[in-house]
Amino acid sequence: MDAFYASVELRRRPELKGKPVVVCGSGPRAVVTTASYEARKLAGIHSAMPAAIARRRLPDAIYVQPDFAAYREASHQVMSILRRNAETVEVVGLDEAYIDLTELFSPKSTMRRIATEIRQECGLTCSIGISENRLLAKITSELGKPAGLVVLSRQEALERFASHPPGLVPGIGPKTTIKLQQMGIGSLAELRAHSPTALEQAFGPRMGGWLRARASFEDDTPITVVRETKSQSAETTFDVDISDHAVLASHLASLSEELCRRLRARGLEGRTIGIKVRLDDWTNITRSHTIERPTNDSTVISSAALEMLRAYAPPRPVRLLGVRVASFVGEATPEPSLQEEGQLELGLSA
DNA sequence: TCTGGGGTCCTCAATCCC
DNA sequence: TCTGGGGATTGAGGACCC
Repeated sequence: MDAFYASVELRRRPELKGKPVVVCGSGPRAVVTTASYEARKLAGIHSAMPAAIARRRLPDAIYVQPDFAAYREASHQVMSILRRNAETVEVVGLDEAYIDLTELFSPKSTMRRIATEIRQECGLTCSIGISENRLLAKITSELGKPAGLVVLSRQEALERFASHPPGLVPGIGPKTTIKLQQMGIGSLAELRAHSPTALEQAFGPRMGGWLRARASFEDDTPITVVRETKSQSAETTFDVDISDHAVLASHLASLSEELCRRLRARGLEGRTIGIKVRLDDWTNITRSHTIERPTNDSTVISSAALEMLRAYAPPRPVRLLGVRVASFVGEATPEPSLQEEGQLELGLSA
C-alpha cells in the first residue's frame, strides 16, 4: 500500500489532499510512522525519522497522531479484497501482502482488477510488483510506487540492478552494507562475483550463502497463508529517562498487565517471559526466563518481569522498558479487530 | 528535543541428555 | 568407566522489517 497510514488519514479528511501529511506521535521522542508523498518530496521526510526533525524541516505540514484501530480496519478491508480474488495470500504487517499467482491464467489482469477494487472500495492505492519469487516481487513493487504495476524477470533485474548497492535488497541493512563496503563490495554485481569462501568467512556459513543468493535475486521462500505468532510484547519509551527503581517497577507492572490483556484476548499462553531495557546510552539488554507451565496471568508475568528487573538493577538511567512473552502453546485466535470481528474471521478462514 | 513499537529470524554459547 | 558427538533447549544479543 502507498503511504498507507497517511492515505487512510486523507481518506477521512479529503480536504488535506495535496498537502504534506505526516503521521507521528506527539511526545518529545516520537518518530514519523508515515509521510505522504508530498511531505517526502518537499522535505525528504521519511518513516523512522525523529518527529522533531520533521517538524523543524516542515513546520507547516499537517501532523496527525497515529490511529492504529483505523489502520487495522482499513487493512482488513484491503486484505479481504485480496482473499476474494486469490487463493494464496500472505499478509505481512498491515500494508503488505504476497499473492501466489503461479496457477493463474492472467496474473497481470488479476492484479489490475485487485488494484481497481482497492481503489474503488477503499479509496486507497497500492503498488504491485509481479515477478518470479517473493524477493523479486518486493523489489519490483518499489519500482512502481505510487500506484504502479511493474512486471520484471530475474534476468532483467540482474542487468538493471547490477551497479546498485547491496542495500537495495531487503534483508541487507545498514550494518551488513558497511561490512560489505569494508570488503570492497559496493554493488550487487560485485557481491555476486565475490568469493563464496570469503563471504562465508566474514558472515558465517549460512549468511554468506544467503547473501550471494539474495544478490542473485534467488528466493524459494513459499507464500504461507497462516503465520503463527511467535511472541508478543509491550514496550514504552519514556519522555524522560528514569532512574528510580520504584517508578520503573510500576511501569513494568502496567506493561505486563497490558500485554496479558492482549494475550488473553487472543487465547495465547506462553512459557518464556522476558524484559527489555534500553539505557540512556542506547545499550539494550534483555533477560528472559522460561517457566514450566504456559501462562497469560498478569500476576505471574508481572512478578517474573519485576524479579528480572530487580536482578539486573539498571546501572544507568532507563530510556525504554518492555516485557515480552514467547514460546506459546496451542492455537492462537487471530488478532481481534474493534468492529469487524465477523469479517476478519471470514477473511482468515477463506 | 536524535533515534517508536511490535515483531521475526539468526548466531553463539552454555547446558543437558542420549 | 571414560570420552565424544549430536540434538534440543535456553538465554543473550543483534540485524532487520513494517
